[in-house]
Amino acid sequence: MGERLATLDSRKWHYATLAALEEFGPDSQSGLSDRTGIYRSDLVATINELTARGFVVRAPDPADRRRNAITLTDEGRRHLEHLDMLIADAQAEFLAPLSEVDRAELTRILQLIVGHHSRL
Amino acid sequence: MGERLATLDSRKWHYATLAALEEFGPDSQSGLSDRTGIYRSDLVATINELTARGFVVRAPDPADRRRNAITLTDEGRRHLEHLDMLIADAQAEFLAPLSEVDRAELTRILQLIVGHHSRL
DNA sequence: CCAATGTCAGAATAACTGATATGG
DNA sequence: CCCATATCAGTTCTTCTGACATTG
Repeated sequence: MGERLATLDSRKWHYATLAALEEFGPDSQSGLSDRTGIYRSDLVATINELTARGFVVRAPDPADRRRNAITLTDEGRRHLEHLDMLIADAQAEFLAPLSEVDRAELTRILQLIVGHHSRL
Repeated sequence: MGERLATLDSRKWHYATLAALEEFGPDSQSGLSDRTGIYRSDLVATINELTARGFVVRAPDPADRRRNAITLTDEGRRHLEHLDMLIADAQAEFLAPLSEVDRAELTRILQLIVGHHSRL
């Protein structure tokens, strides 16, 4: 996945950030840090790069002036769609030997594991 | 797993090296590199550390003097057993929510994936 | 002469820590 | 006064590359 994302000059943190904004809407850098697992300090560079490419906008939050409100742009949404396609391709190759039933089984089992450990 | 191995001052390369020696017998560094995926250059340090702790022996190979023959010691075998226990513990925690049937399913599916990609 | 092996030095990257300035 | 946020500087760790000497 890292290699695939790199073909569009992106890395997993870029993807995680865009995906979080798409799923949960505008957020502060601190909030994005919590959602994505990326360190607050490293988010600074990630947001710098995403703003430089016009994928997100960083603006002071009027409600709490300590915060920056990070917002996904239309171009960012389009880029995210491209990344999603890359990832879908990679996943298709990776899971190639599995039947549909096997894929459903794998998903179910992995969700059991993730669910168990996120409840701690 | 990294955290667990660290409790016995070990890392995944130490484990991989010891396990490969246990499974396939004495080998050159180049051969170990192929088996474990660790770079030739990094194997040097790994073997240094394992010899310093008495877990392996490094001796010139008389049959081909470019090579070093790396051999597992009794102490190395004991250490590997301890590492195996750590890993079994970690795996038990990680897979805690899965039934026996689920575990067998997961193993089967992962083997399908690994088998498919190793045949390329 | 070319290829394989082990070794070394160092680059590139990602993950992580700590300090600081500002605002709530 | 204390806590949260964003930023910056820098450490650590791992992965990876390239060069070199020795031997087959």
